[in-house]
Amino acid sequence: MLDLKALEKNFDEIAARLRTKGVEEETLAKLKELFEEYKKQKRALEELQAKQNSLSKLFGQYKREGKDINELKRELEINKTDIAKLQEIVRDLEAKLKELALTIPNPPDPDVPVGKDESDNVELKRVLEPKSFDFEPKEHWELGEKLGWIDFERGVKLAKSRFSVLKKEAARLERALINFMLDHNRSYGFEEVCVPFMANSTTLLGTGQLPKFEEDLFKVCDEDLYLIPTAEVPLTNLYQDEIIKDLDSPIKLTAYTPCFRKEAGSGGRDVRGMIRQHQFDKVELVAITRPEESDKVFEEMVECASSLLTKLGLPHRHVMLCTGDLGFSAAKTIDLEVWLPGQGKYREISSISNTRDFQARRARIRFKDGKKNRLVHTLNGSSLAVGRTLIAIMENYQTKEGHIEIPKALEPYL
RNA sequence: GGACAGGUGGGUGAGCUGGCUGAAACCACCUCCCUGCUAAGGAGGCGUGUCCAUUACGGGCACCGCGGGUUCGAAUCCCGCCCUGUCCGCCA
Repeated sequence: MLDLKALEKNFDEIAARLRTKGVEEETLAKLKELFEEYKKQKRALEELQAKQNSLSKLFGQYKREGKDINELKRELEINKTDIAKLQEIVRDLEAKLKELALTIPNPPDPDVPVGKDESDNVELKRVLEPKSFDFEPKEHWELGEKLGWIDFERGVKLAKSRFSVLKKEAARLERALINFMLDHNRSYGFEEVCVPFMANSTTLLGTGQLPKFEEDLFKVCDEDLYLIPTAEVPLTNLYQDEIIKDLDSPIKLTAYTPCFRKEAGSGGRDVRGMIRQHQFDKVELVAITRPEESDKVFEEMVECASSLLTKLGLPHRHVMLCTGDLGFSAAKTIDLEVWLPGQGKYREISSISNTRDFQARRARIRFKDGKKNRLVHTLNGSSLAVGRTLIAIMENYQTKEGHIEIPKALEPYL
């Protein structure tokens, strides 16, 4: 959630930054007004409550002393109804305030390039040259079906479209990649954890998937539970509602989980193949840091994910997302895009974001800084979407005969 | 899923015949004193959020699993939900 006090103080500046993310200034003005009205009414309410408390104390005292309490009682009763009325107003204002505030995205960092959509993203650098093929490289679905590695039909039969089944070497490769990534991340100081694949609504609210993006989530019926769309959700919320005592060095976590997404808004994009599935495996990185350290850790995370691709010999590029393409919770994001020779395109395979204190405020994650409690910064990044990595290996390591070579780095894992 | 017990501050744990309890005590932790040494003793501090004040001291409100209710007043009484423990059932 954005900092309402900051909005009150630096309205113009924050409004300007949020405008680049598509938020109308009117909305923010409304929010600010609501906040001020809420504070005003809340203060009035607290005054009445203070009165009630002190008179109630008197009431007890009078009774003990055997004094007449009728008049006092009448006054208390009147005050009580006043409190109830005001309470109703304050409760209503608070609900409206929350409802609105929780749907406002995180303002972009000032150094994020301003832009409308992905066409305005800025390429930062390329790593590894795409190799040239002396034949027409195929797309992964063609390879996958020919080799019997990917069974799209039966995935659909078992569940629905956008589900698939991995077979043969692909099934083993998927598992090998997960282990390879987790080991790699551990060498970067990320502690491996194993988390639930479902989360409740409070948890989803903490990282920003709720309340605005419920239509992207699979909900468990009759339960306050959702399938996680990313391990960022459980990992970041591990510290929900906590005050971390000793945050001298950042908390760095990594986990493998499947991810579940409805892909509600994706229309007919990437219907073919395994790029966009309702369920996919991902190894995730999450860091919880002091605010001063988040920029440094952000760079580390980008480096950690990028070097994974390099180890696998996969050509890729770093792309800084522009303001318009930034996710809801992110203040800054670098995407890693891997080269897919079959498609002849770079495609997103990792996304590393600094959310600053946006999620920390929602999830109430603080740390002790001397005597004070301050909000942490939270960061998350895919240390590669596993399915897309598999695709990238298939397309980049295919031979003329239609075989797939295995990257050297993976050999110990197979 | 059924039965019973219980959910209090970092921990253990009082309070639960309603007001003097935002909460005893102990432990942990922090500061200081003493101490020539990683001990013992002594003094004090030590929940969260928010608002007001701000030169400083400070003060108000809310929070004793969550949400309602009764009452002038609730950690304390009532209702619902969630969670934990134990026993039973079921099961990887």
